[in-house]
Amino acid sequence: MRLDSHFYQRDVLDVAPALLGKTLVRMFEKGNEIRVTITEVEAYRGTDDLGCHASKGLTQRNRVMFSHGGMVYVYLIYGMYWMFNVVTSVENDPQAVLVRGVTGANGPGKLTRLLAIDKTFYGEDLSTSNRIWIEESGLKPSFVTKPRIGIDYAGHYWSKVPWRFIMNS
DNA sequence: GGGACGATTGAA
DNA sequence: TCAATCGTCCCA
Repeated sequence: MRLDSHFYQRDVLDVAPALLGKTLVRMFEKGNEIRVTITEVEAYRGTDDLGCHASKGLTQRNRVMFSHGGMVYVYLIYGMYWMFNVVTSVENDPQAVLVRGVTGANGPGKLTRLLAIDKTFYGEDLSTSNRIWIEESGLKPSFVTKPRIGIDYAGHYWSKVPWRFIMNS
């Protein structure tokens, strides 16, 4: 069963670990689909979080983070990789979950390539989209937490907050 | 208008 | 350890 908008409209620190074990579905034309399990995520939480894009205020790139939970935030990194994020919380509380790993693809750049996710998914609504959504799986996996990756610039505190959630396999 | 850099990856 | 590769952001 598809997760509805209420699932996403909670604090990112609740939604991020809750996404572990859920099924990410990518539907293509002709009815072909790819179904994977989310195995690793990171939480980015509001304007105070110096690792979060929203810490620089509202910009053209991050504006969807200021929308309500359930929207897709996609952006290009290093000129060649699309990052897939799920917006959480309510309007004007910019939070998002970066999906870093799924079954069959470890790494945020690799999973978007596997699932053919690009800039055209920016602003897509996971509760209504006919080409991407997330489903309940019944799994309640245990997990470990670690500091987030690749944000050393965020300073001693924010670069070490254990907001990376990794499912135990 | 220009320059520095990034929530990465894969090869050397 | 390091190059690939380009949109975004910040300063002028």
